[in-house]
Amino acid sequence: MLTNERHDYILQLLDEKRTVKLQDLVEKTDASESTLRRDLTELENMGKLERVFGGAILPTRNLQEPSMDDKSTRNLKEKQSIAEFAATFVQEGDSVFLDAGTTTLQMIPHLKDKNPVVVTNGLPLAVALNEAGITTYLTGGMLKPRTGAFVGAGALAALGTYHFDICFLGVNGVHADYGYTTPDPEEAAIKKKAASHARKTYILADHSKVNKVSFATIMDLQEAALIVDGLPAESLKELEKITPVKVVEE
Amino acid sequence: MLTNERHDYILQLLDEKRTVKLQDLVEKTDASESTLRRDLTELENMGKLERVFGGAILPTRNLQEPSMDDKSTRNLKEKQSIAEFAATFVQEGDSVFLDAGTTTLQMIPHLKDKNPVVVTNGLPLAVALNEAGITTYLTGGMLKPRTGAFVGAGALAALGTYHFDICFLGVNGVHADYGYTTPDPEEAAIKKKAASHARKTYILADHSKVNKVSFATIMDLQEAALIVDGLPAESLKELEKITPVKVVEE
DNA sequence: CCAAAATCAATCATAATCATTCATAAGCAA
DNA sequence: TTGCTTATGAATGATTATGATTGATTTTGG
Repeated sequence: MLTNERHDYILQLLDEKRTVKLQDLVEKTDASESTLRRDLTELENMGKLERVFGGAILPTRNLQEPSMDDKSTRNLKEKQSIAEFAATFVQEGDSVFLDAGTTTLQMIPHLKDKNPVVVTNGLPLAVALNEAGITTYLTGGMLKPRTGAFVGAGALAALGTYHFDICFLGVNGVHADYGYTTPDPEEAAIKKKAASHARKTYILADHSKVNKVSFATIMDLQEAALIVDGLPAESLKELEKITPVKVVEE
Repeated sequence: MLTNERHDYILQLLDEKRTVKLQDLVEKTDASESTLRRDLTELENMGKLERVFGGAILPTRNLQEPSMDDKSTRNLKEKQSIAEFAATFVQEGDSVFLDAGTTTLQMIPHLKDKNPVVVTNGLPLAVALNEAGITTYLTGGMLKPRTGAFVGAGALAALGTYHFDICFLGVNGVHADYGYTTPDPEEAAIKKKAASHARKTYILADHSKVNKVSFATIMDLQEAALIVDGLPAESLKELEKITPVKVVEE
């Protein structure tokens, strides 16, 4: 198992359980205690978790709030510029689908003056849309703890009753060989269904997600275009073989 | 069990029951008395609880949470006691519908230890349920900006797919002659449909809403029982002619 | 008020976890 | 291949958490 894979696995487990024990990780991965200790130390330095005796817990800061440490702030800036760029594709009065996720959340301030009708499956997005005075529909369904995304049969059924002019999705990874990936199969189903009901679909990803491989569900999203920020030219070329790519203007 | 998990567990238990016994903790966790004593000492030093002989209690300052705007704090005390009383009707593992509204919102802390599955059409309720770690479903539909309630065809259709053991609704007025009233016809439709899919329905109203007449939609909710706080005896008698009434125990 | 029972603080030995070091294995460029 | 870097796993002594024991303190029930 690759270092990055382990890191993703640890963070995913942490996201679900709020706390992980080192010994559990030793059992579930094939890595040694030393290696996993190093992983935890690194992830702590990145601010992704907080080590405690015997394992690690989610950092104390609020999950909803954008994080304040250096690295995440930099990510946030990128997400914001991607989101702002993505919003320029929305026309006056469009019906829009916004996937649950932090990047799509950042689009909301830039949608206000376009009088859109927005459908989302994200709880924090519904709150933000409501505050922004935008006409909001929510899919409903089962609420996934922590991520605040609605999934399951209810959400899928609700999606079937809508049709979108434009659809924005977040992903966990984009790879020239494997395509789009996202960790949760249920969220993947939502994304796929939303895309199938849209005239045009855009995938939002910052460069840290490009060519990243991890445990994830692969999504088939043929018609979609990718929106990314600055990329090495070679990565860009490879990606363009599988999908149209829009790069954020600086 | 990690130290942090125990601490969280203790605080959670304390939040629910307002008081914990050391011996109960010894039984429920696998930790020794010594360890749990140390936990309590630490948590006390952090100001999270107050030790007493045999266990611990909530610190005195936590008893009254500050919160919210004027409207939602109006009659807050009454709403809280009504909500707490209403929650006693919920059984372990029940499927529960919670109407959008400030009174039903107050029920959420009292539902935690009953492991319910909760369906709601209220955006603030979904947020609170999520934070409380309760399994949550949301109807979805169109979001009404002012109230944070989901209404319309989408919400009604989603409601049709659920069935509830117990259903709690808020109303705008209760009148011995006119029955239940609520200002918005769309919300009235939601309430009616939810009630029709429940084995048992309770209407929550504080005394300020009794015998109030206003421009409103009259709802026919034959099977429902009314939960109110202190009332003049004559009002109570009149109401009992049209519906079963439960009065909050002081 | 007294005595029994329960709870408590303090101490100590043990077990678990930790940081550090070092040697080996794996990846990679020349 | 060789030489270099990086990732890994095992071993070490240090640190921390834990559980049992002790005698002191508080509550309880006459």
